[in-house]
Amino acid sequence: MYRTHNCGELRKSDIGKQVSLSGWVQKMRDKGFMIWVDLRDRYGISQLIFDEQRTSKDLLNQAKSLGREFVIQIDGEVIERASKNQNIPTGDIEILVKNLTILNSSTIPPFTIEDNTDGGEELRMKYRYLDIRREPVKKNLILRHQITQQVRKYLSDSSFIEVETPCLIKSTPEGARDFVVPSRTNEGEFYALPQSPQTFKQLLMVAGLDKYFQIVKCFRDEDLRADRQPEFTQIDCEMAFVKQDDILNTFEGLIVDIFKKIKKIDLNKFPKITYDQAIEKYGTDQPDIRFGMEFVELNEICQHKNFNVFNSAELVVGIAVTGGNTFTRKEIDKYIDWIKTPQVGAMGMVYVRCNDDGKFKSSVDKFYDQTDLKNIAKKTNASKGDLIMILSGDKNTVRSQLSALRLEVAKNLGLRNSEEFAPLWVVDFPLLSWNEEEDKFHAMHHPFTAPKPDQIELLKTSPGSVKANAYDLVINGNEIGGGSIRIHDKSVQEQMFKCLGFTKQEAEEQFGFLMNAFQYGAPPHGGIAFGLDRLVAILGGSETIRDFIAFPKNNAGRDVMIDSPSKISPEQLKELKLKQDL
RNA sequence: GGUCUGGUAGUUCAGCUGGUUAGAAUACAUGCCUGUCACGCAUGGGGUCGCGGGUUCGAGUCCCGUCCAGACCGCCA
Repeated sequence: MYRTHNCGELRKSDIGKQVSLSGWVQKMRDKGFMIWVDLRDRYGISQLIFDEQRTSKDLLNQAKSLGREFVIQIDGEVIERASKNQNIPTGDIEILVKNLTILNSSTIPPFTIEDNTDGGEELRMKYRYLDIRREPVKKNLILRHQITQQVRKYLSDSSFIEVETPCLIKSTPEGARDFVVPSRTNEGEFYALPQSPQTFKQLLMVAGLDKYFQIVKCFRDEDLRADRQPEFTQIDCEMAFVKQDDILNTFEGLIVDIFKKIKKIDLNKFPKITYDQAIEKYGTDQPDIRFGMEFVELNEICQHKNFNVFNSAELVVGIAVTGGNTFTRKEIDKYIDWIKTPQVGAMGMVYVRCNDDGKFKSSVDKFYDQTDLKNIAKKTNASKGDLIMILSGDKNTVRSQLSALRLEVAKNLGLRNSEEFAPLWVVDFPLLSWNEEEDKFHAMHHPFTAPKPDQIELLKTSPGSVKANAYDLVINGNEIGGGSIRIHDKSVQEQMFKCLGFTKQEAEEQFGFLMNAFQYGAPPHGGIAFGLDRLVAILGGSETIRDFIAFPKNNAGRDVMIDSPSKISPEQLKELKLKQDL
């Protein structure tokens, strides 16, 4: 028997027991007369002891030969420690070893297997199996497990059925770039990996399954970010005979349940704001509402003086930073430099200091007197000790710039606390967005999203202004989920494809199966999909999803551990009828 | 496709305005240590300064190119 107990469970009450433990050598402390070994497994650490008086010389020498990460099995007696360690659960006891078996030796690991490892990111990814031995990574994977289990339980209890949909499907031009897989049995043709099981789950609604979910891998061949991997996991859901509120209520319930069960946190009713409001107040459709600093439009107050920068701007917009007047000139200059970096791309920033004596000091005193500044302060709701930051320019550009600045300031002020959670629904997304480059409309969500019922006619006259029953769940400034009420009517779906620039033939070729299905009694339906990786990361207090994926890919989409992607043999290429140098 | 930051011992990093034999911590090895738990002490081994080119009497340091990594912009229906 390799073990009678794990390394985390022995306590004072077990003293006197003969036990067997197996695990990895975390650390050795060799005092000469005594050797302690910290034995680690998934469940914890137990201290082993070998000493001159109670241990045979051979066994002591055997213990001396151990090294870090050796896998060993021991038999021994649980004894009380002479000096206890309050920091670990097993700190009252230790195992006096009577028999030691080395199950496997280990070469010296490239980094220390400790909570605060000395290993850098790249090395940890290359030796991810060692990295996962570390408590913080292991803890993240366990958290992920708990959340998926809770999701399955909640949705199953709510009559949802988990159905698997295929991974080898059809490439379509809409949306993200597809990963493609050559078909050997169909020369010159390719499968695509799903960006999401969207059409399949809609077909399951036509099939009458009524409530579907799936925890499913999705694939998008786009560049990576800290919160984006080319393969990622969605909690994909769809329901029939529902309106928007039915979906929001159901899945708000799911999120509330997860926070309650996993984090022991009671979330309040999620606020709901429209897409337009989100853009106006926060400059983004995924606002972080853990803190204020809402946008205030200042055109009226600012555009009557001789300050041409503001006068010529489409939008003058500011935020009041509570307590921001403590920023030094140097700190403010740093923000100005920061917004001028290409990533943000602003030309400059105007600031107004709200001094404690009720006076104002701004970077544009030449153009604005105290009354003007007071009006700005009043409009932005700034009080003594605050700092108002103002940007101007083209509406869309300046909003995204100020949004970036708002987050940067909040981050530096410690307002983005990872243990605080502020979810909200953003609703009423536009159905379409205009793509300048391609000179055509794109679906904002996807081509199956239904326009609001009273706006179907608008689709013909003014498609750009049509709103959809589409919604996102945003937590702490991260898009955690999104969905919509779908089109279930063939003619509306045809109209939609037309708006997106599909010819009738193209629409038929690519999505004929769906429109065909809609002819056979498709029920009204809608759904939502959550990014599991992001959800887990947020609950784990991080925005880097890589830390919550067992074997993630690096910045360039490579798996540095198995070294993929990789070349394939000429034989494989030949078999697939793919030319090698093209 | 672009911007920024970084690449020096097994590892994490320091190395100033170019100037002697490239340092620290940690890890590793050996020895000592009668209760350690971030054990302590002593000694020791360990370097293609990412790679290629250039400037210079002299390059880890400056310049150009390139590769790799990370963050971000574009992209992500």
